[in-house]
Amino acid sequence: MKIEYKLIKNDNKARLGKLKTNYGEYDTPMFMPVGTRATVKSLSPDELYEVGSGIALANTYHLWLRPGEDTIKKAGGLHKFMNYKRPILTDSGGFQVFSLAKNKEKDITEEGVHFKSHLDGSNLLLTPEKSIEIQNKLDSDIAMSFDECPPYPVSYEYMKKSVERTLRWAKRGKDVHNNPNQALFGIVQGGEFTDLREYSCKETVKIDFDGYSIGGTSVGESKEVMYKMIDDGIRYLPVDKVRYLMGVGDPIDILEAVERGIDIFDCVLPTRIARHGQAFTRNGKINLNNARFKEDFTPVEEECDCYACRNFTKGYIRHLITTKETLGGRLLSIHNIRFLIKLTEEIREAIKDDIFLEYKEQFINKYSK
RNA sequence: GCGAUAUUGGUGAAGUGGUUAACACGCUGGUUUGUGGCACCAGUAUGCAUCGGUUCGAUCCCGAUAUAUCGCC
Repeated sequence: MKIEYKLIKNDNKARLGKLKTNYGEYDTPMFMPVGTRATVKSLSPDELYEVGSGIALANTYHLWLRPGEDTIKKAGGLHKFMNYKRPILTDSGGFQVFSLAKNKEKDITEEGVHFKSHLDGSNLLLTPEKSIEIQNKLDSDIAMSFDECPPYPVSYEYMKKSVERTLRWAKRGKDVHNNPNQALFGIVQGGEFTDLREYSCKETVKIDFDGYSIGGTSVGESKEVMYKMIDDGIRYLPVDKVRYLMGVGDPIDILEAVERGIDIFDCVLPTRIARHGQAFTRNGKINLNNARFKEDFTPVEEECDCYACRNFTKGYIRHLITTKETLGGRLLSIHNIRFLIKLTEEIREAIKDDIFLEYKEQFINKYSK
């Protein structure tokens, strides 16, 4: 089986849904933690289950370089390799086009993208076919199309060419995709240009994927532009397929995106800021490095049910962070992932009760106070 | 008691007779959105042991004092 999305109900545009996968059923909206190198940094699979993680991400580019897709295939696939017993989505390496291919004109060609390996500087070429082939071998549950994620801003002319090329890449990827247990998602691009988003979306849907993502957001544009990018693409997506907003995980952005009809999210934010000493709370983000927490012997959040909040104080976690002890980032990662997953749980309840907008307003009021 | 050397921020220190005293760490904030790297950015000594002197101008030169270290009686 691939993947099945069932829309349970709407609350305005917000959607409550169910996603059937090879590894169980999950409710949406859902937040997916990012485990680029086949591990959500510092957390064990058991800890992920405990915070309520469903689908987890891994990255094609990184696993291609190390340990190599053939090694993972020999290990029995990504699930066995990393011992994660829930669904896995692999990103295509498309985002690395954005971060690694510095000279867009030269490095991005019709054939694919030329990278310099961040490990040894060797010249590499990742193509749509190669990306899908690697993902087929990794045996993730969801593979992503290989796309170009252009920075912001770029000219209309550049974006138009990029969108068209990404569409050709999407077709090429789909043509070689041959893992019957793996879903393949298409990615809508188009930057902030309404007509290009519409074009990208309609053409991507024509190719017919198992799910669709909105890509190219959160690359430097303002919040208003980002929300418009979502609106501009999502209206042309089929209601019976899951909708994934790539790379977004700020709590307020999640709420804004759910309001616009997004079902799933992924983001490095909870784990990255955790390693830098920061924690999400209902009252906004806090920085445990701040001196005011030195002798604060209360949990990060009194009402949070995560392992970190049930067992440790801000003063202790601050001590771990300032002394660069690894447990500090680990505890905050557990908390931050739990925070976003709990947020999606509450969002689902709110949609169920037709009070999503009230819930959103109340959350944001408290969070941004 | 005599002599030598030293004294620069919270710490380790660089430095120069002439605008805002380098750098590092620490400290205080901030940033982070499909993780190249896990880090990045900003602020942080109105003062160079103290008191005098020379000089247009002294953290830098001179003297005294204090403290520290080393050596000698």
